[in-house]
Amino acid sequence: MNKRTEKGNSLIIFPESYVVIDIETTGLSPEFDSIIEVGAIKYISGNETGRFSSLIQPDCVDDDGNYICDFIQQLTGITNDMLAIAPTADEVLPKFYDFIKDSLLVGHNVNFDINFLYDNLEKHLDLVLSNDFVDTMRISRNLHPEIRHHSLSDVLNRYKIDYLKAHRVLADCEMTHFALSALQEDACSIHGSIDYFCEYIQKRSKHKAHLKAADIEATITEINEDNPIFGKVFVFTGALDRMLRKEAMQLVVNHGGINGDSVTKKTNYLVLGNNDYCKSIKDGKSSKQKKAEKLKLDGLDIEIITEDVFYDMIEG
DNA sequence: TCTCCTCGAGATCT
DNA sequence: CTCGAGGAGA
Repeated sequence: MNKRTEKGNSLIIFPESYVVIDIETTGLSPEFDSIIEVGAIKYISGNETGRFSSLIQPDCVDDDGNYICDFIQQLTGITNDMLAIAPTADEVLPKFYDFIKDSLLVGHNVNFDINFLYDNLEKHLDLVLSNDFVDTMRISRNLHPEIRHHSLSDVLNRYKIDYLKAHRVLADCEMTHFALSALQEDACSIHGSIDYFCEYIQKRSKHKAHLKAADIEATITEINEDNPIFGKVFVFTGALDRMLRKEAMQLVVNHGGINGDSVTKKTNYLVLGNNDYCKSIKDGKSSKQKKAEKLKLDGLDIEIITEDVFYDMIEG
C-alpha cells in the first residue's frame, strides 16, 4: 500500500487564491477504482481566472465490458459511450498537473480527491502531488461542531445555495467555491474575523486537550459531611467501566470530595480503571499506580482502590 | 504545564 | 480521515 509520503498538509484557512478540484471515479477505493473525470477551477484574489476539465478513460473494463456500473452512470450522468472516446489518464493528468502547478488546492472532503490523484499521478507519470490543501468539510465541522452532517449538499443547504447539476466536476468545483465563501462569511459573523476563527480553533484544540480536575464544580448544594468521601482527594487512572472519568469526578465533588490531576502527597485515594487499551503499560501498572504504591510504603494516608470500591464509598 | 501517542466513534467521497 | 478522550513522560 502506498504511504503517500510527499502528500501536502491539510490547512484550516480561508485563502484568497487557490484551485478548487473535484474528480468523479468508478468507486470509493483509490486502490481498486479509477478516475473517470477530473476538474479544476483557478481563483486569484477571489476571481476566476481559468478552468480545466476532462473525462478520463479507465485502463480496464469490468466483466460485462463496461467502464462504469449503473450506479455511477446514474450518479454522474457519465456514460460508457462517453468514456469509450475519452482520452486516457496518461494524456489528461499531465495537463491537469500543469494547470494546478503548486497552487493551494480546495475541495470538499478533499482527501478523497487528493488520494486518488496522488496515486494516479505517481503510477502513470511518476509525478508527486505535494500541494497543501483546504478541506471545506473540515472547516464546516470546526465551525459548527454541534451539527452532525457536513456533506457538500448539507453545507450548501445551510447557506441557502442551490445545488444544481451535481456530480459533474466543474459544477461541484463551483459549488465548493461557493461553500468556501459562505463558510468564510459565517466564520466572520460568528467570530468577528477570520483570524479570530483560526485562533479559536487553535485554542479549543489545546484547551480541550486535557480535562482539568479543578474545572469540575459541584452541581448540588447540600453535601453530607459524614460520608467517607468528604474532604478526601481522589485521583483516577485508566478508563472506568461504568462511566466516563468526568462523570466519576462529578460524583466526587458532589459528595464533598476533591479531584486531583496526579498522585501527590495530598492524594487519599487512587481509583483503578482499565489500562488494557494502553500498549505503553506493559506490567499492568500505570505511572500513577506505581507512585501511589511508593507513597503508601512511605506511610502516607493513601489507598489504592478498585472502581467497584469507589462506587461502594459513594453509595455508603 | 506542555507535547506526543493511541484508540474508538462518526462521517464523507464515487 | 478527523476529532475527542485519555495517558505517558519530560
